[in-house]
Amino acid sequence: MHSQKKLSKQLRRHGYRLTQQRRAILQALAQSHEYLTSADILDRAKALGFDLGLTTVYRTMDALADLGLVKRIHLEDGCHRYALASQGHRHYVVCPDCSRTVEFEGCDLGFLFQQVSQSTGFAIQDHWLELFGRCPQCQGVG
Amino acid sequence: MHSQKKLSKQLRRHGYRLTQQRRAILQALAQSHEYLTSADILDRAKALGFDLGLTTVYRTMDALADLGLVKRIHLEDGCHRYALASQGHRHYVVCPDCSRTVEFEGCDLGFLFQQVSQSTGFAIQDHWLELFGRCPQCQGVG
DNA sequence: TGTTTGTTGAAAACAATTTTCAACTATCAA
DNA sequence: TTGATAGTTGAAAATTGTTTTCAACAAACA
Ligand SMILES: [Mn+2]
Ligand SMILES: [Mn+2]
Ligand SMILES: [Zn+2]
Ligand SMILES: [Zn+2]
Repeated sequence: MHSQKKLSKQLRRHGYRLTQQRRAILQALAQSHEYLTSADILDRAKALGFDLGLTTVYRTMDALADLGLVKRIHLEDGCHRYALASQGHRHYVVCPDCSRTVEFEGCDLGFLFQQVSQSTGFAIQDHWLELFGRCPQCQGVG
Repeated sequence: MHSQKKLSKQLRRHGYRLTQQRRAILQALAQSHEYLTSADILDRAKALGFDLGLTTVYRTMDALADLGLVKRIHLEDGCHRYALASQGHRHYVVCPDCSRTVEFEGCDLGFLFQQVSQSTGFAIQDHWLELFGRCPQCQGVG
């Protein structure tokens, strides 16, 4: 888990200014272990006593995603959620009922990429792997 | 490749009426081997001499996707493209520059699903695996 | 403490998709 | 063949997530 201080330094290192709004967003993200929509992040940052707008949340999430400091997940309806990125390469299981999201690792697709690259001629640059399934709570098991 | 007749039967079998508009859409899809947006499908169906609206394309693609007769791919910006579903389980490589899409198979994630299911408690129902990379044409190799 | 230049946010614009609802038509029973 | 029935259509309006605009603002740095 990145500390807020480290994240701030990363922003500065890449030429971004450290504004009140960005502090607010980092603080809101740091306090939540769930994946949040931009609107969620706005709400939480405001609840923390900061004043900022939704536009700024979008812009900041773009910046943080570009730097790899947050992970963005893609939902069925096309909208996004974000959480601070943890170490290493991870993927996600998303509950279609409640959007609860859990990370997993240990997925090595390197061989697949090479194979696809060879058979299609496409120069593989990126990938999405997301699993969907009902979480324990929504199964009534939790 | 499903023939248009088979697709029509599938629709009827599931209680859908076989309208001119749906015929138009099936015909447009059958003629293209690319993944098309809803607007693309509308254009092609019209070019075939039919008259229909975009709303109907959306509704029809929903129905066809529910029946598994078309595959829907998810693009970075949240919009979708469709093509008639081919046999078996396939995934896609999408060119971020021109959206050209190629299928590939031979990716077995069953083991991964089981592992994730066990470690997270989520009941895996579905997954997205999409690779992104520049196509031969966009690489200037083509 | 000024100057520079990145940043902000309200409001408007966008784009894909969905909803509304009255007119229409495929289907089927008679 | 012909109604009756219930699914289907589409223009227009509404929604929704997100981006753009642009003038006011505020970090950062000398
Ligand atoms: Mn991976
Ligand atoms: Mn999608
Ligand atoms: Zn759930
Ligand atoms: Zn391309």
